Amino acid sequence: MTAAGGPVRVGDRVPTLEDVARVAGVSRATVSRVINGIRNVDPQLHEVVWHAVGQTGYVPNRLARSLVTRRSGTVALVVSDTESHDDDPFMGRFFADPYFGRVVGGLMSVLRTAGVQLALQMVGTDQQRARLVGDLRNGQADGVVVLSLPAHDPLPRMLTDAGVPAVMIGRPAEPVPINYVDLANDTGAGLAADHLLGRGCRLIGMISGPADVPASTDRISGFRRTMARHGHAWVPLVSGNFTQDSGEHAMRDLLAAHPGVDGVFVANDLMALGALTALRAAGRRVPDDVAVVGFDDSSAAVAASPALTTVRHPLEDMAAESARLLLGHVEDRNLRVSSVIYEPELVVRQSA
Amino acid sequence: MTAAGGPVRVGDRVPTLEDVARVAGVSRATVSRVINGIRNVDPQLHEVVWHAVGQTGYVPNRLARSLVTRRSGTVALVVSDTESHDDDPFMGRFFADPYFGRVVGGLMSVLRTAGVQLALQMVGTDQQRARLVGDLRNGQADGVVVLSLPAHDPLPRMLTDAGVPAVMIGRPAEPVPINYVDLANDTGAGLAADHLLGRGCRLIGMISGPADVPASTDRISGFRRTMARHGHAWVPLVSGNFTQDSGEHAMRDLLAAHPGVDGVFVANDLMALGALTALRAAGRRVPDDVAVVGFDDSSAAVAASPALTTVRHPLEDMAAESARLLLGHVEDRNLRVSSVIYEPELVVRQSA
DNA sequence: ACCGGCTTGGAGAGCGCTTTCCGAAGTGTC
DNA sequence: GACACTTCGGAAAGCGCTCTCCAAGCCGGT
Repeated sequence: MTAAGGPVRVGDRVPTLEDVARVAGVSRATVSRVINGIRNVDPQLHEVVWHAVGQTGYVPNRLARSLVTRRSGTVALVVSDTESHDDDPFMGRFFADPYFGRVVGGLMSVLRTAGVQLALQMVGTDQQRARLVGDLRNGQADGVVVLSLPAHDPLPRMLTDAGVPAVMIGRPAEPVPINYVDLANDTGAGLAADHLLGRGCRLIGMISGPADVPASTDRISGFRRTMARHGHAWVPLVSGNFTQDSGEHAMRDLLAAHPGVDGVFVANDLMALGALTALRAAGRRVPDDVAVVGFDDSSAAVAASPALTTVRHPLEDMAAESARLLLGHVEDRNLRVSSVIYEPELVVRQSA
Repeated sequence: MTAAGGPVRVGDRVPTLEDVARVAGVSRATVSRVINGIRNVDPQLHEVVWHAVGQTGYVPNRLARSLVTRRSGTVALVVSDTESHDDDPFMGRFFADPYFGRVVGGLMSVLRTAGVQLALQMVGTDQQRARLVGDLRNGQADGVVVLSLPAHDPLPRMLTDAGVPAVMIGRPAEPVPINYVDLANDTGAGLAADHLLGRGCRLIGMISGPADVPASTDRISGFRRTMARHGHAWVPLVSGNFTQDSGEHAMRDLLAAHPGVDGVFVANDLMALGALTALRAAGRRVPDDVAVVGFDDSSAAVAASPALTTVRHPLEDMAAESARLLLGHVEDRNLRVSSVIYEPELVVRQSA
């Protein structure tokens, strides 16, 4: 044991466990035990070791630790890269979309307290997918949260086959035994339909998202089902791609095809914003001439004028739940596959 | 060399370099050389090895590799966690703010092509800071991009002292020899002042951000300077905290104190949105009664109605440049410290 | 005194990889 | 045909850590 005192330098190297052991006058094993809080260490030695840690400024090397423990203390967030061609028409939009940030915020709220890091991964090609799964099997991350994948992406199946703890946000397009957290999109769309019908709209259209993502198809089918139940066997539908521009275009098209439309359900708030712009340009007042209901209750909904009546999508909560679910499966590898479905609710503001 | 053929299983283990070597009938060293594209390997062996890689489904273990190469192929994105108390009043907002997403998008556009991963880190306490620097020194990440730090955060200095490659987005509040990429915030604010003055506004106010972040103070000083140069030695100023709500409040206050205000420069688009709401509530028409200029040119600017005249903040480009700068410094440790300043430009829309 | 059972700390193997060092071939020159 | 010189592949030493052994010490019971 060295005299209590100032910092101990070990050259310009980063101090290692070995250095701490030398300073404390014990073996590496003992230092390791102390650091990891394993019992069976004499309280006095315990103190000596911690003191040496302080003196040397030792920080455990996570890489080395992970190599042997097979635990990295990291989870990966995987986002799809398929739609991003060359210089990023899609990607820029995807990250800037509040969707991404809300998910990250929700995940971090849980991971942070668990001392787990988040690593961002973009996956597009088969090679990248194989690489990702390989990295995961190698223990680079303890688990993975999968976000926003195109419909027939083989990744979910690959992950389950590899036995990697995984959770999807939004259900997989094809039935795969994978954990997921989702919103009852169909119910939410039904809420919108009910509200529009309830306020007396006669000709109600819908602006949907792309046809190949489950969240989008569920909103379509839920909307249609409820409309049909109220005698509207058919509803005018135009599809966009969840961007503001596409919403504006879609609304213009809808207006052109059905000038008498007096209510519209738009499958997300961003497109609803675009729809609002198109309606204003066409001289229609909202909600007097045309009532508009959005989806997501994102920050855009309150920013809009008139403020959007919309379906609340508790994305942060869902992301947080995904993180918890994932952490559970990391802890206990043979927990059974489960899914959590959130119920949406209608937030009535001014647009409908 | 085994016969050409199907996959080779190695039990339920993940295949290692050793397995590949055995299958290929060579030594680990040779496989390593082939994988890493080091010359001096007989082309024929080369082929045999790659074939074995394919058969075994081998994916190099990055952890093990990093441990010896001292290169992780990862950069960390550090965001401040100081303002987040318990259950996240701040954090949720921060991540949902387009600012965060735009930065991530910009970073990824560069990192992705370089095959570098991004790991998210939140830092609030001294302990977390020390841990982060330690992890970095241990080679957990090759470098770090620092985002949105409170004014007197010691992190920048700690990073330079530790000799860790680092780039800040937004200049440090105190002079620290650290790389950074920033926007000429003062010039941008001057642009806004010029525009407002140019369209004939007589009583021009400003809604600023918090007083302790450089981006905010620079906008204030730039605005004041230009106003003073045109004979307005003093301008009414109310501060917010960059959120939509705070902008609404600030605008109300400004209106109450100076009912005759006919122009206002708001230090970011989100607050400008709030200001628009307050103005509408007060019965003022924009831009006829009050002209509004925002800052950022975020998606909120086009979403607003009337669409915001604003100062373009090329955040994606800046983030991409940060990534490039960082990668350069990772490559060559003794590149000299440098900074890149982007020039903003005014985007004229309807609000002014 | 002796022995079984307990606690405690050290020695050392090994996680999967890179890389230095060397010896064994292959190539050219006089 | 002997020599230096080059090219190539293998053996083995680590990178920093954890964790399984195992030995040493200590207790009370006989």
